[in-house]
Amino acid sequence: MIALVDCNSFYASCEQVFRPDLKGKPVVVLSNNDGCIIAANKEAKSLAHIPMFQPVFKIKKVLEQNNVVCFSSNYTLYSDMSQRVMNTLREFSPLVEEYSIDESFVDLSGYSASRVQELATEIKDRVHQNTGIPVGVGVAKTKSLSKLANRYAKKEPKNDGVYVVDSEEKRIHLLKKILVKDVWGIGRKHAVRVESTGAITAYDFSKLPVAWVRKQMTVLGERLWRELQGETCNELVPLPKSKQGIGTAKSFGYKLNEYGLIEEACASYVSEVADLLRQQKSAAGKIEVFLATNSFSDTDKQYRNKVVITLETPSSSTIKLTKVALQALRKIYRPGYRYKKVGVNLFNLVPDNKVQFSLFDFKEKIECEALTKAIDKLNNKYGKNKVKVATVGNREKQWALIKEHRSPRFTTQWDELLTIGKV
DNA sequence: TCTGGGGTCCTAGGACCC
DNA sequence: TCTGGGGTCCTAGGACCC
Repeated sequence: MIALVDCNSFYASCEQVFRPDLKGKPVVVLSNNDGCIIAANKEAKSLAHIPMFQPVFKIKKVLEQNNVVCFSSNYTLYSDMSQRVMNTLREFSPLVEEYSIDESFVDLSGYSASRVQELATEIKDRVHQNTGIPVGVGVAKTKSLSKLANRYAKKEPKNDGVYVVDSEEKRIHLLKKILVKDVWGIGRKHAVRVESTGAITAYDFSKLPVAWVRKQMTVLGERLWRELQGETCNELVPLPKSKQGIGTAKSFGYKLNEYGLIEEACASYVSEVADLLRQQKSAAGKIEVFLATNSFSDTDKQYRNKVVITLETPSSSTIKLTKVALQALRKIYRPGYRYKKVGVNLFNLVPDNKVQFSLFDFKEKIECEALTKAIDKLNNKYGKNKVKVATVGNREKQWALIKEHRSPRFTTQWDELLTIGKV
């Protein structure tokens, strides 16, 4: 059996752990630039007109009228809380697949069938006790079924956040309770196609001819169809897959046309992704830089372009990667536009220790590596980004994301620790 | 004024090779 | 009349996920 453990409105819950005064009050978390809503607790959801991914400016009034508490996203806090949740899950099983920041598949095959029902409740309670985060638990034979079980666990109040599919009757019952459009793996487009056959529930979908499913929804649809019957097609993958690419692309807090500022943002993103690259002990063979205006604007002149540069030798050095990225940026920058976003992606990742060098590159690598190491060391000691490549500059305020409502990074920064009583 | 960001997987089609 | 067939690699686009 496989359990799918999913945190309830995770980002909002993280904020509430450190703000017990907000218990029972509506809370939402905003995306980068405080642009739109990416998480809402159940109190906020129950207020009408707070759909997810709504731009904040469109519903500002509703938020104010209902005294909804808004937080800017604080990923440092959320990733740390996520790790605490995952560590608790590992107390139950050695095989845990971290599917996303707020959910995991947990292999329960080591437990007897009769124990699973009470075990599921135990998981829910212990995560809450250890971390303060409420979770839902769905258990079934396959990943797809446990995902549906989890949904049903939360949707139906009498389940109290836990649903275990341990019989054929319960499997059928579950499938009949879930609508086609709510099935994991059926998105908007496929839902329309499936519904056009007259199917309404997941059960109806599971009764469609497999050949039709295969033709309309590719092999992914077929796997899903089989998993709903109880046949395993997606194995649990306990280790994080090493990433195929690392990238970042963020909107500026303001529209920019000054090349120097865009350059700063670009260089800063390079150092961000290069850090991640070194953490996973890889080097990148290709780097892509792209630049875009605001595609939502009806009045701004539109421009977007990208360029990919292949490095002679894969590299993980911030200095080398910055140099190449800025060459790329120079190629696509055109004056006269109001730019909204710049992005950097690293591809063709190879293990750091398998890189082949020409003699010339080798000399350069040794030099860059020593310098990069020294910088990493200083930053570890004195704080992130204290030492950086000169291009990054210090005008971050003029381009960086707007984060008006960020909460303190309670668990990862000494100077932002939660204090109790007067200091 | 203000509209997220980071991913995965699959398929089809083109270029190229023998 | 009839114009190979299989393989690889790459890219773009679609669909979905959190």
